[in-house]
Amino acid sequence: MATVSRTLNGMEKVAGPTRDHVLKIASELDYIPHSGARALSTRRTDTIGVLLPDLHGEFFSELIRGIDLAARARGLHLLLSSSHGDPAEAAAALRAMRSRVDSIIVMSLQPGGDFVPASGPGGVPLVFLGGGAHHNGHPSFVIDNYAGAFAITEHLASTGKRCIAFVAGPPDNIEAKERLRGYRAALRQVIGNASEWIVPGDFSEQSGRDAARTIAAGGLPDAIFCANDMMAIGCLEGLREAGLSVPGDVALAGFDDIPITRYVNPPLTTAAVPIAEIGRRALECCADLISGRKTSLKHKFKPVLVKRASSGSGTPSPHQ
Amino acid sequence: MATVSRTLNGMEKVAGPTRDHVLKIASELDYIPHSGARALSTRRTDTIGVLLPDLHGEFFSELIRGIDLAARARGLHLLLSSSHGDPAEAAAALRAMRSRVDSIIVMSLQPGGDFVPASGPGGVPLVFLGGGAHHNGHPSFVIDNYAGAFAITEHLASTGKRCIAFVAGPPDNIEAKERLRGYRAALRQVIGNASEWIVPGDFSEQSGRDAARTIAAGGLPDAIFCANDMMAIGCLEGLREAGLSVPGDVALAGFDDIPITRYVNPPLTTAAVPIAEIGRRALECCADLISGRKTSLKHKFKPVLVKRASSGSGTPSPHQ
DNA sequence: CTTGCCGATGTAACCGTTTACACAAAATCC
DNA sequence: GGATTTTGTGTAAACGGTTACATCGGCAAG
Repeated sequence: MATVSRTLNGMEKVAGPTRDHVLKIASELDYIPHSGARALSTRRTDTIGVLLPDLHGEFFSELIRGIDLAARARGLHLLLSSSHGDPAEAAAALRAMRSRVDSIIVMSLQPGGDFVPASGPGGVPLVFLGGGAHHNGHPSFVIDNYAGAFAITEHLASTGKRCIAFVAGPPDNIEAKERLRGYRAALRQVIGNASEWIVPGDFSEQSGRDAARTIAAGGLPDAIFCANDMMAIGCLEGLREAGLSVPGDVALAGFDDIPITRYVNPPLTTAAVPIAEIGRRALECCADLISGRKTSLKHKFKPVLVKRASSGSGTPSPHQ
Repeated sequence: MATVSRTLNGMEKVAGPTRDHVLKIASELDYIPHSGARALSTRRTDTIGVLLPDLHGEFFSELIRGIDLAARARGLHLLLSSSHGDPAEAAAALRAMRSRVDSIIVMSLQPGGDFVPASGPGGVPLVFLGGGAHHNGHPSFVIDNYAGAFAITEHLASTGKRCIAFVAGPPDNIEAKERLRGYRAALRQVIGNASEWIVPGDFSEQSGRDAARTIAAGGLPDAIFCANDMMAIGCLEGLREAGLSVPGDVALAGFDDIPITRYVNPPLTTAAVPIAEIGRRALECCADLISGRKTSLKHKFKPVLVKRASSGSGTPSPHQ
């Protein structure tokens, strides 16, 4: 019994013929160790939990793809759970998950401090995605929204736009707030005396369309910068309905670089976030934590400016 | 010990005060049962495995969303694994998963007969998604590709198009073959003497673009039907590059109704597949199998024709 | 021919639950 | 009021692995 276990695992101290014999029988029986029993005795599950606020859209499928890639490379399994809008529900999901995994990747919309114990529940290490703030000492992976928004605004200004409107995201969303901050800072530093023009939005396509209407009614700016791509797409439609051309009458830019941006007409200038890469790195961070390695607490990813036709730059062809 | 177990589970035969006391202590200790130990003794994991060929694109994120929705409604966890291109790798993943789950949803590109044991490995029930064929007695969920393709072709014919070209999918892909069959049948039955015009493709955007070039060079048909949406989008670009307008010079239709189709210009006529719904139903099928209920073996979903501007019908506005 | 050592294998305790069964106390019956 | 049922709680044996430790040959050294 012990010899079988040793053969199938560590391979330490098992004589050649015995080893072969065990392996032969095991394969004849199509034997597979019971993971629960193994977890019971080793206190490891070889599974990473993934907790997401939602699953809609391309952002999450990219994220999961990155995580999955890294997980399979390390022989780890993935336990997925989503739709955790409010902190209470997320906390419940965290509890339900904790005895089944060795570590958890948590993506939260709000800063996690509120529902997150300083040390993960039941001791499993936690890794945070987004949400900006510090998470009680857990490592976190965040996008440099400020820098991305700054770069977009700067780019628009560099092509001669002086009056740039900003369609904001949800007021309580940290990512949205940072993007607004980047827009403001760029206006001040690059254009100097430019005045802000901020239109409310909520990251949804519809709110982008509404914003376009509001903006068109108020006298056109030189450019519109939407805090995410979905709003930019809605805005594009709204402008078209108002009979305005992009980038002819007004330039347009978004944020995220979701795949759709390449297919709309004109293709959207945006700030590209390496979503899958972040997922991969987050999982590797989990693996490090499990094996007791130290990891840096804050990982910040700077978006890359992608110039496309909607801002009057880039290639006029939709695919560059 | 037994009383604690009874309190936390079945709630049978535990006196009021005892029950309260147990619950109080449990919450004070933030006690959570060890899922491995529980699985060991109950032989249930309350987890469903999900095996996918890939994670790229919106199709899979929708599918997972549907599965997750149903899983959380039933208190089940989800173990996800993807990127199983070839059968051998899928079989390995199946083995790795089987001791950790109560049932597995397998999405395969080829018919599963080859790598799938008649009864799931280790006895866990299997449910198949796509791949068309019979799967050794396991329930399967398939899209009625034939009917969908027939409906699209019929629709194009009904708006007066006589010459309809078809951009095919990979020759060995069952879904693709069925769509081709639907196209052919509709041509025969609806138009009668129409001759087929089949252009090769592989479901990729690029192959759609190439097809457009081929078609434009060969004298324009009245309409082009692409076997999936991504090719239709590529085709649209190819036609635009060739200076042709859709639907003015030629009508265009796709298949799947991925979200992007609403945002391209003109919006794409397509056959809508209820992806999330299929995921939900597949998970419910797993739950039924686990609890020993009988389920029907073949679930077929008929796509819904979505008429948009690319075929000259539908509203000219991109969002209907 | 002992003695000691070492490498390979066997033994048994433990991981944390569930659950059949034993048991005690309380409630019901004649 | 004793026999009998009911009700609630405790005991111990699984579940299927891992691993510290005991055991057992074989071989080298004395």
